[in-house]
Amino acid sequence: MDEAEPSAAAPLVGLAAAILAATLDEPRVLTVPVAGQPAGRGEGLPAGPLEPAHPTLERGLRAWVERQTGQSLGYVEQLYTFGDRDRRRDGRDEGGQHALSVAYLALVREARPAADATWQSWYRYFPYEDRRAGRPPALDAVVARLEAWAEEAASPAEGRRRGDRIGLTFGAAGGWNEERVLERYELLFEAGLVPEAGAADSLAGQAMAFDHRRMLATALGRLRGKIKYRPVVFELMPPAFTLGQLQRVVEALSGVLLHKQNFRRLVAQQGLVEETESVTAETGGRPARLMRFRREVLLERPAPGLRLPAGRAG
Amino acid sequence: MDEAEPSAAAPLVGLAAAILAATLDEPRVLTVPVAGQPAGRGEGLPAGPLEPAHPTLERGLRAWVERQTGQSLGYVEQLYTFGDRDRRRDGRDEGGQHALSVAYLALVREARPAADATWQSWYRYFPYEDRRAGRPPALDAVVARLEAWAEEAASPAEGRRRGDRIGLTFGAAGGWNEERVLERYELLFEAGLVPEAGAADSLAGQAMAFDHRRMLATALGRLRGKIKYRPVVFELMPPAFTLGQLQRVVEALSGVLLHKQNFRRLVAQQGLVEETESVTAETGGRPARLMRFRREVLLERPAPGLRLPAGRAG
DNA sequence: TCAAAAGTGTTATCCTTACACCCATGT
DNA sequence: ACATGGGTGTAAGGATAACACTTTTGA
Repeated sequence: MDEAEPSAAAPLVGLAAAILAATLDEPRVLTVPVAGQPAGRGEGLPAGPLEPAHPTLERGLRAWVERQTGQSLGYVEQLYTFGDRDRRRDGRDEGGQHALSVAYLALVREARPAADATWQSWYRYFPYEDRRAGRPPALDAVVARLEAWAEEAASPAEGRRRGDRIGLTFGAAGGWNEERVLERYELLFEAGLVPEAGAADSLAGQAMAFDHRRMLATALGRLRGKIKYRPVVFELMPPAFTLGQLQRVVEALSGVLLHKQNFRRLVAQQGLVEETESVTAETGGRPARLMRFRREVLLERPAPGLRLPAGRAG
Repeated sequence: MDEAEPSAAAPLVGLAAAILAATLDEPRVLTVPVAGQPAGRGEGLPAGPLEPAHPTLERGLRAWVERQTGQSLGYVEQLYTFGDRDRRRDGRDEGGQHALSVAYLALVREARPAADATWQSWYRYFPYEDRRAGRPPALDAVVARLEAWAEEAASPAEGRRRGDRIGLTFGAAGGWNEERVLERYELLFEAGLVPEAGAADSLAGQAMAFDHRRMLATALGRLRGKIKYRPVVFELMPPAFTLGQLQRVVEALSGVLLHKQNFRRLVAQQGLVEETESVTAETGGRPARLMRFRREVLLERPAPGLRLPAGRAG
């Protein structure tokens, strides 16, 4: 990297965290109130500027999160650096100054809200991403609007491109790919269907401050992909859990239902978990054996994860 | 993101690009000379500071690359933002000022060097990553040194952890995983076996300026992973090519040899390519049919790529 | 005629998927 | 008794990996 003197227009660098958890079969994200935003956009991710006192980016992030929410972070992973100048298009002119934001994904075990931070379901912000109860009702309306947007393209070629993207991301062709959360959000953004892009209603989900919903979409997509080849789900689980609980968490994250028998077999024969001696007698039915994550799997398998068995019924 | 006033210690933000190509069966990276570095570290990636005139990060990157190398970029993807303050540990004290660098991966079709930029083989910087001619000779010496480093750990527990990491990344357990380029480099760095970390020799590969070799390792790992589920190889190929050429490029990128027959079948039945009418009569043997990338595959398959058939012989 | 690379066919094996069924507990 | 969730077995189908073999050119 070439050396640069700090100039009057040195960029502002922010740190933001999508902190995810799963409790009571519902996937959650930790949000904080954000002042000075347009109506309906007062929710945001924990965030703050990078300061000289921060030894590293990640340590700075942990400091901000702890200060704003009281939550201490375990697993943390860098997601993406958002840096377009027009991030600020909704705010005042910065006179050519850049505003970067380095976004992180964090996975935590427990949901204990602190200060004025609150846990919210992911699907508050992305209602069309939850297919556990079948095709979500919001989806048809959303796709219809997208298709209208494709119709009104300037050229037929552009219209075809838009149509292709809609089919690809919203599943007309080749089925639903649960990982394409960001692509779906960006399509909605481009089509002007989200409040962040000027839409009047929240049909396509609750808005967030700044570009925080884009960050959250990036985080969900990354996590949905990653559970398939890294045992990151266990960062969200208690030390001991039943296979049923594990399945419901994976379903909550991915937004699709899985085939029960195959899920169990997969988990078992991959060596991802091992039995404990105890069982639990929870809600109805036969008591279930409690399992724990088998840490050794990291040394045995090149890509230990939960390839989703794609099944329909429970 | 919270608002921050630009302070005296506003961070410096740099942009850097790992520009990759594949010519003559050799994977290449575009490098530029870097002045003011310690001996043996005068090679670097095209890079420059983010400037107020740059509309976006990516546009800034393209501008710097074009100015420094004359190369215009096609496919560009953000890799990672490196931001530890101690990036500068080899240089002077910055008085608490951060120096971030946003690294990008770029794939280009042709290798036409310009100015004082030069194309170099990847394996100049990571000799142990090339297994096309069998186990590379450098590898044994490198692993031996790593194991000595594990021996001299402060505690037995730490020694075991180090041993596990060596086995995992360098393939004692579960075979060689060609994607773990960064993990291998970081292990070598921690063990002090690379010049960037103070080593006297270049047994583990040619050093680079700043943390550019870490960026390059990130890029190679990402590309090696991505060819398996996205048709990015074709960004490196000419418009028409033979299946043999395609295979040799994939082998060059991944550093392992593939099973010929299965590779061809895979490429064909995945619908990744289609025949053209022409054939080519190149170096020895029967003339081969020229193929081209089938763009429609993007609409048909959820994850079109080249899962490597893992074969030994050609 | 032989080397070298292109290209085709076949088979054994493993993994995925789907279906059917039994088990243990609370009400 | 029966609803509910836990848990096991097995068979069909498709993808993968390994093998052997033919074709077409240039030297």
